[in-house]
Amino acid sequence: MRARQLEVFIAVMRAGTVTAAARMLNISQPALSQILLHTEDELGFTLFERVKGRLRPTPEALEIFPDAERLSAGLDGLRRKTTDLRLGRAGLVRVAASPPPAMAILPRAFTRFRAQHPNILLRSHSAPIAAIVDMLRAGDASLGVAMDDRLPPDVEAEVIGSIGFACLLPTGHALLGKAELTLADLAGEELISYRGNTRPADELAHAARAQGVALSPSLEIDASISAVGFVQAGLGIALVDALLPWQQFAGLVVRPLSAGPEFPIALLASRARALSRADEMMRDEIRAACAAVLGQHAKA
Amino acid sequence: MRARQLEVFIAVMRAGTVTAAARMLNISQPALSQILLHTEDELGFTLFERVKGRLRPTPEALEIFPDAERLSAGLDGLRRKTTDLRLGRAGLVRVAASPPPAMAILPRAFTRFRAQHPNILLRSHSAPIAAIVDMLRAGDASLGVAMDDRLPPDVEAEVIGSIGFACLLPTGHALLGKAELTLADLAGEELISYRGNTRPADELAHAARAQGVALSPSLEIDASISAVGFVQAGLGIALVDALLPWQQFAGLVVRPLSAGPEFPIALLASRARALSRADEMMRDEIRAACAAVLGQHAKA
DNA sequence: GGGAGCTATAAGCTCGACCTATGGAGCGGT
DNA sequence: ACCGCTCCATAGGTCGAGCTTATAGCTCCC
Repeated sequence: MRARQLEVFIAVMRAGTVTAAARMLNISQPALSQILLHTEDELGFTLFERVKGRLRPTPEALEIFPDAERLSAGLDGLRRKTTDLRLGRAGLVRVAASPPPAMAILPRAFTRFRAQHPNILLRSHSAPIAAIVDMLRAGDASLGVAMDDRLPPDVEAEVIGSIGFACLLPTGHALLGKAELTLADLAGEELISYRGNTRPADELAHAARAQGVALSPSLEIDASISAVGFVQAGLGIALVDALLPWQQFAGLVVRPLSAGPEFPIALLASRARALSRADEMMRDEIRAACAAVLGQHAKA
Repeated sequence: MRARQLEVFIAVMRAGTVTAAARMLNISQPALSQILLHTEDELGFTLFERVKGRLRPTPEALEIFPDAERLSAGLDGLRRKTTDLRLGRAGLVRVAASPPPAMAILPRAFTRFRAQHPNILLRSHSAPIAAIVDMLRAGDASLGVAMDDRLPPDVEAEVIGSIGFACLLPTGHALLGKAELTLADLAGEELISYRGNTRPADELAHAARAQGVALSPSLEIDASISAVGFVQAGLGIALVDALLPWQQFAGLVVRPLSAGPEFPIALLASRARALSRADEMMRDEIRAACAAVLGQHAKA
């Protein structure tokens, strides 16, 4: 039984006559009549009794009608789903990102994406870089955003921008008078920064050495956002990425670090998996959102 | 999306390559390749990424695969149903049941049904519970009878009675003197019963523990009816459901087990499928037959 | 470099699905 | 009885889906 035969059978059952069923399906009456007769021939039993030029469903027709209706509805549903997929109106986009881009870039990207594709489910995972790579490999996320571009060969990394460092000062700190800080300003201060053997820690150390300054954090953190509480408690000055919207935290003041190293901002995807159309549209939005956020930073 | 395209898509997803899928469907590789390409053209998005001469499903393909499988299985079920209908003039009622109800309940239900509806074909399938569930899902049976009421959510289970355990003794056994046995009587005997990690085995073990008796079958069986041969051979005492008409087997004697657990007797149907009128009439007959059989047990 | 294994393309066939035009049966009104 | 209306079936022809065999191109492995 072909899908078309199913539709014709259902239309005749619902409409009661061949002519009305043909109108329902927007085809000619003889065409529908042919399909119906041919279907009965293939099935080996009649679906309708012809009595005085009219049709009456046989018990066999009544028997298979519920199944036919259910299947036909399922096929219609699948057709709708595929057209939604073609237009990028259905699906699920999962993005894994480290906390800074997750808080600074994804909200803007998701807002614009949602405005254009309200029926696509969005999911954001905030995770450290190693977890992001694992999720991309496992297919638990199709896109990633991280502040590192040195990644395993099976992960494709596209650098979409870069951002410098910021200094987070407790309120009332002596250095607040300066609008911009340098590494030299920080010599001798209690420092909160990334733990050793990570990329930002190495770059900071390298830059400090180049400028003849000795820096050694007295409090090491893993994710920049965890610095907030320590700075608020007056434990020192945090030297972290400038991407996170630090201004929104009370009890600390932000000052950019001049002449410091830069973080790359990378858009990640697994080379082993293809992106869906929805993923690709989200990727475009993330690129645009990143550019917009960096533009705001440059202006400020 | 035509039915054939659905089949081709599923075959390629399952087989992994076009060539293997073509073998599965018994058509040539170019034919299947054409259908697949044409399907992608019609859908407007690609289902498989061609990389190094191999296929890899896109996220869209993964998204629609479950629906496609469900629909295709439904179509297959309908095709089977129509061929069944061709052979049976006025309808067909198919009941899948585990062996005990199939032998104890269905004969009576079928007898009364046949008397009232002589033109409806009847078919009984004796099968283990997992196969019954599969048949209900696929539409290969519309009703099921099993001795378990813990079933998947897409299967409707109506408990229509319950039955205890019976002990099957070899002729000449010492315990024959008792008209009724308890779990304590069986301690130390060679036992034949359900294998571990099945529901009846667990319930027996639980009841034995509650009564302070240690029971451990030395011969494990899957379906109770297979105990007959072992008891006849003198391998021990079987502890099985009391529903099967054990009396009709020569070479063994039945004694009820008192204070033991009970099996539920459940009438099953797929929630996803409507019952035909004939199915509903058969369901009524099965309920009545079950009540009658259980009534005989109570009297005896 | 050559063979094995895979996918895609080409040319040609059959048949299902559609069209328009027409035949023929039942039914009610005059 | 005849006419007109409504309904289903048949005839003849077009188009495309689905299939075949033959063949070409790509990748991997020995």
